[in-house]
Amino acid sequence: MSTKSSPRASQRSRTASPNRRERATDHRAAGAAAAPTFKPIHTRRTFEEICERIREQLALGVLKPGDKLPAERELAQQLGVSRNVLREALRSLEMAGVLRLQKGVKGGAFIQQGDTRRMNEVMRDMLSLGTISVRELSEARVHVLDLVVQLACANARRADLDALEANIERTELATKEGRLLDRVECSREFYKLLAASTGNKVIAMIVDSVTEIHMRFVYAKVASSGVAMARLAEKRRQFLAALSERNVELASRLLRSHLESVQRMLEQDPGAMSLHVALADVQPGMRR
Amino acid sequence: MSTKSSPRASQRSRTASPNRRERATDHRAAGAAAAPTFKPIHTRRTFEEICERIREQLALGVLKPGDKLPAERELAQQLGVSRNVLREALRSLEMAGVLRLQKGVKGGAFIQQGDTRRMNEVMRDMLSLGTISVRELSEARVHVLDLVVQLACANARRADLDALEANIERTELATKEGRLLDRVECSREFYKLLAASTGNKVIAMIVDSVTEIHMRFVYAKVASSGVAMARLAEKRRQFLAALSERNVELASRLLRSHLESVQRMLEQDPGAMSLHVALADVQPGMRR
DNA sequence: AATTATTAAATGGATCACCCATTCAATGGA
DNA sequence: TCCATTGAATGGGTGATCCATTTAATAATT
Repeated sequence: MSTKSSPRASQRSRTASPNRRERATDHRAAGAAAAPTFKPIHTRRTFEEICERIREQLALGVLKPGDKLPAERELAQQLGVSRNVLREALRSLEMAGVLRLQKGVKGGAFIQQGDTRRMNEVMRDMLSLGTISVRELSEARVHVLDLVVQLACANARRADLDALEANIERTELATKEGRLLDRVECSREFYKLLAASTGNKVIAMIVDSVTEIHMRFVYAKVASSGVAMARLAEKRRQFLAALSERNVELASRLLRSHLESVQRMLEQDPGAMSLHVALADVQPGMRR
Repeated sequence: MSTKSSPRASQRSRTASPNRRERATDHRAAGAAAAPTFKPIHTRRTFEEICERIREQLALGVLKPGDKLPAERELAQQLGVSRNVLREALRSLEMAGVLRLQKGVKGGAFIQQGDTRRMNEVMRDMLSLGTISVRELSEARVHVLDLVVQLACANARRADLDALEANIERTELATKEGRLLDRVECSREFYKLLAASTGNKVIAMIVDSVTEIHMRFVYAKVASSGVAMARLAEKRRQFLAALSERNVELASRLLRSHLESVQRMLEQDPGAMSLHVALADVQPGMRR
């Protein structure tokens, strides 16, 4: 308690309340024309207001990635709210991938480059909450991947194909050394690279989100049963060859058939495949 | 400074730190081989831990939609954290659509049915942040809708087709009465219904998210220029007829051609079409 | 007895005033 | 010149306190 002398602007001067919405206590002179009984859905809370305010600045282009917001204490004062409630808003925006908070002097709240992994979390929550089913997810994945193959055949660049080639080599190595779980990780990466080769980040984001979940299941299956897809690298090479030749038909057929065999693998001994096992916590190697 | 007498329980009792993770400083015996210089990405904060803990319960099925979490004061005590930081976590989960907080006795934090609109927000943020471009979004939308037509032809039920029919009637009415912006709202609904008719909520969610953004542009365009797509309802009827006959080729062709003409409409006088105008705030009629 | 006010308790919403740990630039000594 | 020290700024976190809303129990009224 050394700084008892803190020159804290101690007045506070009762400026705290004025910014509160004045409750509009429904003194509706209600008489006259029967104002039909509709109330606003629910009173807007300050943190929502703050989030929206910041998102607005973002949409307007006033705030751009890399920019820094004022320090918490200062921003709170500017907005006329307490630091705690401001932090609730910042937290939400941070979880949304919009901000990154950094400690220390020269720290602060920085606008982020968008984090595409956020969609993964949406999918995961929807699955956890039972809003979507594993079946729907798998089905969507098959269809979207089919689309990806088309686009990749049309748009994949040399660098994309090289990256896929390198990935296959890692897969071969992992297979040779018996590192099954690493191989699953390679698969995850394979689809990520494939998605990226479409040249469309929206598509890529979508594919990544459904693939991330799918791979959790594969991971859980492999980890628990020790089974592994046979001739994986070989199949990948065939697929990549078709892709390189821009042979949509063949590439599409190969991938679809592979997906089906993976699906069969997952579905044998279905009792072991629990949604909870696959979703619960972050597996090693799946870390962000 | 009236309350100088505050009997603040100043002991603080040093119970604050024990719940912190002890950094897990990667003492992994790392197989002797030169542990390369990697540090944990950043220290885990309590609110993240809390969020994860709750999500874990969700994934495990311990918590289900409709369930209520303990009251803030109690839960904070159970977790050994302050109420403030617990609230940061709850806020984040609320924004994520996982929880809903309700005031009053008998209030509390209730697990929600998943809110599929959350993906819209992700897309919006990605666009605001410049992570994805409007072009990518439009392109993805065209491709995904093509897929939707295939699936809808295969899976649409009578009820789905009826809903689309009803939507077209509303569109006709809006056209007749010159309510152009309402007609845009009808369009948004049309695609929502179309997406739903695939029978796959994952696909539907994806389509909704890209369509929601797209419709903001259309809305802004119509609102500012007063132009309107000609023969809209007529085209919709043709499309619906093809869909009803499960004629994928025709339906696909009709939709694609329509999308192209909309695109042309949006692109004329491009100067007026600002990303910011379209994204900033919620337009009337687009309210959730 | 039925209905209507009133009250009280529980709960989320918000604020204040702190303290701590981290970070980094400025400072100062070797 | 280089390295250690210091100190201020900043996010992370705490605990006490008050407010507003909601609901059930209770009392008052008809």
